[in-house]
Amino acid sequence: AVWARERTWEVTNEGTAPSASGEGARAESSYVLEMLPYPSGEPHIGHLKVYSVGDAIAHYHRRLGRRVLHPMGYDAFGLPAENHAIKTGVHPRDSTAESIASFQRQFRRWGISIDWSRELATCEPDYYRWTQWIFLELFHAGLAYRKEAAVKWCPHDQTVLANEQVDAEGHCERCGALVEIRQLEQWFLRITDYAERLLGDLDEIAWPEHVKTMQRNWIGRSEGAEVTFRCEELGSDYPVFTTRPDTLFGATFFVMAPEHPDVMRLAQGTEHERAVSEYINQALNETNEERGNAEKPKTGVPLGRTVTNPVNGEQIPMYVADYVLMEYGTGAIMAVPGHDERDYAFARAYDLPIRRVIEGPASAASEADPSAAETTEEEGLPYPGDGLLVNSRADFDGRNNREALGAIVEWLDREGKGHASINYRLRDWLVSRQRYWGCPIPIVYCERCGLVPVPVEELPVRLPDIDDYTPKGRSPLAAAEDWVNTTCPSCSGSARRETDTMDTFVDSSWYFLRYCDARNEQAAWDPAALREWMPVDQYIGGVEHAILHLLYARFFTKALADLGHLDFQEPFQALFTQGMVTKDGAKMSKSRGNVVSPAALVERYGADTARCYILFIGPPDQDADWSDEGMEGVHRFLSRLWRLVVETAARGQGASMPASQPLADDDLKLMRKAHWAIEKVSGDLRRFAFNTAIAAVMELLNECSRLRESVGIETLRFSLSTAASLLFPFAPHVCTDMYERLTGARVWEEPWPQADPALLESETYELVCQVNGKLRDRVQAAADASAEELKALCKAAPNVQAHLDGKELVKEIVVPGKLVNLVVR
RNA sequence: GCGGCGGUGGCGGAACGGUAGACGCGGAGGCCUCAAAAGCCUCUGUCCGCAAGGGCGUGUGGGUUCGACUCCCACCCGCCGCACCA
Repeated sequence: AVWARERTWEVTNEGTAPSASGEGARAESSYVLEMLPYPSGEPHIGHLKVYSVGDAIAHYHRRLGRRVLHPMGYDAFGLPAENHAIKTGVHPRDSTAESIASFQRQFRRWGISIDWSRELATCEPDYYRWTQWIFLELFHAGLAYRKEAAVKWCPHDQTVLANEQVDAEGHCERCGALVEIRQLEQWFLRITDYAERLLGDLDEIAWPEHVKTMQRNWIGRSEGAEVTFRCEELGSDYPVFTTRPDTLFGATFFVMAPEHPDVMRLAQGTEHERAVSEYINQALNETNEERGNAEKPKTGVPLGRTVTNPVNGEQIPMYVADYVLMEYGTGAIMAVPGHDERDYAFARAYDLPIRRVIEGPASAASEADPSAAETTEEEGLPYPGDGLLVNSRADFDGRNNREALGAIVEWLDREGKGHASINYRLRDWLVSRQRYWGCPIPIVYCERCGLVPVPVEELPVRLPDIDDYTPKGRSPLAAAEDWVNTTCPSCSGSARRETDTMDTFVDSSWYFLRYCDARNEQAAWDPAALREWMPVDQYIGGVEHAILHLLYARFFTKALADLGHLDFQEPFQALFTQGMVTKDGAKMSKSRGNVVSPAALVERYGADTARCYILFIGPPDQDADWSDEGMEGVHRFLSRLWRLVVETAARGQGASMPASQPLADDDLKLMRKAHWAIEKVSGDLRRFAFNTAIAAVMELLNECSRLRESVGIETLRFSLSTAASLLFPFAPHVCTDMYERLTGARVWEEPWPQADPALLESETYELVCQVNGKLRDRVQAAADASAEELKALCKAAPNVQAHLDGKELVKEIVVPGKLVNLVVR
């Protein structure tokens, strides 16, 4: 109630607002952000986990004296709300609003320290107005364009999907239906222009290595060459991309993807025309799942044409085969069966020549045994490894293939037959969706002017209300005639609106910018606001967004920076990815009936217990299995702490420290434990080790309990208030109460405790005594004892003597402060 | 196939190259109670031993080191991502 009334977690933009006090050192700022939730139903256990992690970090940063921006919003457009609408007739806006209300209630209940003044939902016109503005900025820069393409189409959701939304087996990420390929005109964003920078800048950010690796793999950069093969009969050139120009002399045939636009033209008039046509139809009707299987036998048909291998003038036959993919490279390949497994399999199946152009170990072996050489011409093939070039060209033969590779590309370049090239796996981002509940694309189609962007002053293009959400293969918006029919902004003639909406990933690709200046009605943001907060210092979310959201957001940031709207290149300086919470080893789901509801949990145990347990369960970046017993344990811990605090507070309140000087015995022992805990929790918070941080406070409580009768009231009060202070980022409510009972002060206004170095050390320690590396005894040693003294102590230890008996001492290792190891023979 | 991450008690998990198993759960015994719940106390890797103590123990096999859960090499298993990417 106090935090809500006093708006404790709100921060102002000092860069834009007239500064209140004028001078004075401005506190360091910190932007702590968790991925915004998709509001569907109620928050689940995964939400409890991210926001518990993020809130702990936000609190820690605040108490280190930083001004912390910690906002919240909702990724509110999207398919589930629309599918729900189709089923129930409830407007997506209503079901979404209901869900948002439920999220808001829970977040308040959990006590997450959110700056509510910056709250946003991506489905609000105040927000999507600027999503549309960004789209137009990209459009004007040539980064948003329309293109007809073979696209992924989900027959169930009746919409086009991004490559990223189709799983490895070719299923729709959302509904699981088998995806089809359709030729359609769609909107794309030119993310491929940024492939190199998206790859290179990964080195600049503090992200988990596995996330960077996933992005690198997704971008899929390959260095090689583009080489042109010419079909003389038709007079057309076919470039291919290859990472192995060193094997060009081993190319014995040429293969095109079934989708390649020239395939039918090539086969026309040949004896193979009919077979080619049948093969293409069959291939295109195959599902991705069937086609993508690398294990299945290679198939294909000849085109009845040849191309010229530019390096030796040889005429090599052309084929169409479905193992060549249209979406990678140029949709055509040179086939080198001697040094590529797939080409080899195809050559064996269709009895095509296989030529060795690199000496591998096997061929070297057959040289040693000349009798075998003749019969085993192909032995050791396909050979994908490195070696000396053979059967190539006089000036390349005998050279190492890797060393010659560059020379071959240079030679091709000089001859005008090819050039060095870099190819990426990344495709442009398909952003249009034939769905209702999304951000309208601000474009109109005019009979006279063609495609015309809606002027910025007319934004937002509002999403109209409709009655029928059922997908019919075109956007449901097309039925809203009043809305669709409009006038051309350019010629005022009649025009029709674009009826597709944007992929929801567009909405979430810039929300972190809007938080910095969420109430700005004149612009998406004031650059001064961004200068104050961006980039995000700590971003937190699930690994499931390792590729999609995180790549798109980086792309938007770079594109907007190029357009002069931002002056930084990366949105998220540091990233933390939290693991999943499972139940009995399985993902929680309604169908399994193993869902643990945060609301019920909080109802029963309170938010503090729920938050602490979810952090105590294990390292937060790893998956963790839910256990009701573990939860009880954390609840017992908080109860025990609270009871001891209440009992102690009843003996008087005060903020004073115990007299530091003649501390003795148990008082000193407990003070040391408290300062040890400060040091431990601070370090653990810096490395996201919340589980061990909470364990350290447990240890401190255990020590307080043990020594409660034998220490002074001030020592006990200090130790317990320290425990409350350290635990506050994880259990804010009970810690606030405890801290106030003990000290009368508000814990969130207190600076983070500092460990006293003097109390982190003691004058004696337990010296570990080893013989031959095995622990044999422990003795008390003075902190300042010399190496000689330590050796003597060790040798004097009774159990050490027993193991030294009658043996020759060959070496003595002394690690001051730790151990002595005596090596005997 | 390629890339990444992981493998430690009955369980979740701790351990800058230096006492393996912190902390919690579970279990055993005890105290309190008429009884229970709650709470409190002790023990709890494993084998031998009354004990003192000792042997064995961090997926497997080697190596480096006075000393390895930790570093290196080769494997096995599990999870995740990508995958006919030319």
